[in-house]
Amino acid sequence: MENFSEIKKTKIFDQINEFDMQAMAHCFKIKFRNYNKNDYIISQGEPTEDVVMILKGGAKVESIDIFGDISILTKLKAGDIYGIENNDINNEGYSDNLIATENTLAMFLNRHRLFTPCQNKCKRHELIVKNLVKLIVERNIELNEKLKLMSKKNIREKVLTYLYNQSKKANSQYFDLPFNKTELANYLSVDRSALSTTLSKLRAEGIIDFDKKHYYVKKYQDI
Amino acid sequence: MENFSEIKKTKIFDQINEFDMQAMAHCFKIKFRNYNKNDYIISQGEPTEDVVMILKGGAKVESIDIFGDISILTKLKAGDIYGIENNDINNEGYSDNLIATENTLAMFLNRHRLFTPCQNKCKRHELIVKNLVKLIVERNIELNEKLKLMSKKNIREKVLTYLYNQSKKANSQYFDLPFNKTELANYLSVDRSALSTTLSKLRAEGIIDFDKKHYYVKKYQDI
DNA sequence: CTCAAATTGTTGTAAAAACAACATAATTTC
DNA sequence: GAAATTATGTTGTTTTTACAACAATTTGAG
Repeated sequence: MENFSEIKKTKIFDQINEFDMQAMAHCFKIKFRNYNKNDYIISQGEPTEDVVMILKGGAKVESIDIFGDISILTKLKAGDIYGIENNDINNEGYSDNLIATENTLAMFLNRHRLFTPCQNKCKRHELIVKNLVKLIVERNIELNEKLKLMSKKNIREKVLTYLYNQSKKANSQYFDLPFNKTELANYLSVDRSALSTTLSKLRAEGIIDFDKKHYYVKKYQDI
Repeated sequence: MENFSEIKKTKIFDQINEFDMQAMAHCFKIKFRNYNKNDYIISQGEPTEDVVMILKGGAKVESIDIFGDISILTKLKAGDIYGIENNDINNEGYSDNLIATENTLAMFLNRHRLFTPCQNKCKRHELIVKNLVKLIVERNIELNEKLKLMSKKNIREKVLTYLYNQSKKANSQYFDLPFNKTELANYLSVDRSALSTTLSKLRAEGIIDFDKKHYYVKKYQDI
C-alpha cells in the first residue's frame, strides 16, 4: 500500500498490518498530499472534515487572534495529528493555520468515519479509536502542564519549571530541547532577549548549563 | 436509586434511565461521598483509581509546584468531572488537589471500568464512553483557548480576549462571569490591583462595562 | 441587624519584562 | 566557500506589571 511504511511508524497505527490498513484506508476515506516548506496544509476557517496526520516532515500550528497578532501554538512532527479536537457542533472551521515547516507528507482521515463504528466492522477500528482517545488525553495532560508553566509569575520560574519538567521526562539531568532559543522564547511567550538574559544568569549561578539545544539542570534539592 | 436525581442532571448521564444506571453503578464500581467546605476530595499523589464527578456543590483544582507555590487551576461545578485525563501508565497519582468549596456530593467511578467494555455488555456503556470522549475533547478545546489567552503579552489583551470569548459563548454583548475580580485575576494569572486598573481604564474608554459579575463588551468592530 | 471578613478600586513605588539596537557566531543557500 | 540569513548574547531605555498599603463598599455569619 502507498505510504504504508510511513504509516506503520506512527503510534496510532503501529499495531496494524497492511491488510487491515487497506480496509481502513477505504473506511476512513484516506487521502495523501505532499507539501513544500511554508505551504498551507490547513487554513483557519476551512470546514473541519478531516483529521490530518503528519507522516513525513513537520508543520507548525499558527493562530491569528482578533487583534491580528500571530502566535505559534505547537510544532507537529511525523506521527502527530491535527484537528482531532474539532467537533462537528462547533462548526466554525479549523481554528488555526497548519503550515509545513519543511517538505511534508500528510495523510487526511475523515473525522466522522474515524469515530463512528463502520459498517464493515473492520476489526481494528476499535483499537484505533482507543489510540485516538489516548492521544487526546495525552495532549490534555501536555496542555495542562503548559498552562501551569504559563501561570508562573516570572521568566526565571517559567524556564526553570520547563527545564525541570523536561529533565524529568528525559529521566536525566542532561537532555535536549526541541527548540532553539528563539523558539523557546516563543513557546514560553516571553521576549527572546529577556529569556537569553535569564538563561545566562542561571548558568552563571551554576543552576543550569546549556549548549545549543543541549541542556543540563542541577538537581532541585541542590539549589 | 440513591442520588439518581442528581446523576440524571449531568450531561454524561442525562440519556440514561434508572434501570440502566443501576446496572452501571455496579459496572463502574460507583461510590458516593459527602464533603464539607474545604475538605480534600482528592490529594496530590493519591493513586488514580477513580474518576470523580461533582453531583452537588463545587470544588476547586489546586496545584502545588516544585517551588511550593499554590495556584488554582479550575473550579468544578455539578456535572463536572475530574481525573479523567490521568492514565494508568503515568502512575504518579493525581497531579493536583481537589478541594470542596462548599458542601459537596461527589461520585467516584472506576476509571479502568469506565473505558473498558464490561462483561455485562450493559447496553448504555458505549454511549457513556462516547460522552466521556466528547467531554475530554471539550476540555481540550477549553485548554487550548486558555493557553491562547495566557500567551497574550499584556493584561489589557488578556482580559479583552477573555471577555470577547465569553461574550461569543453567551452569544450576547451582555453576560455574566463565574468569577469575582479576585478570582478573575487569579484565572488570568495577573495581579488583582493591576487587573482592576486595566478594567477601570477599559470602562473609562467605553470599551467595556461591568457591575459585580455582570459584564458588557462593545462590538469589536466598533472599537 | 450588626459586626467581622472579604471584595474592590486607587495610588505610589519597586521590580520585571518588553523593546530596540547592536556585535558576534552559527547556519543555510547557492 | 562566500554571501546572506538566522541565531545568540548583551546593554540601555521604556513600558508594564507586581507589590504594598489604604479607604470604601459589599457580603455573610450569627
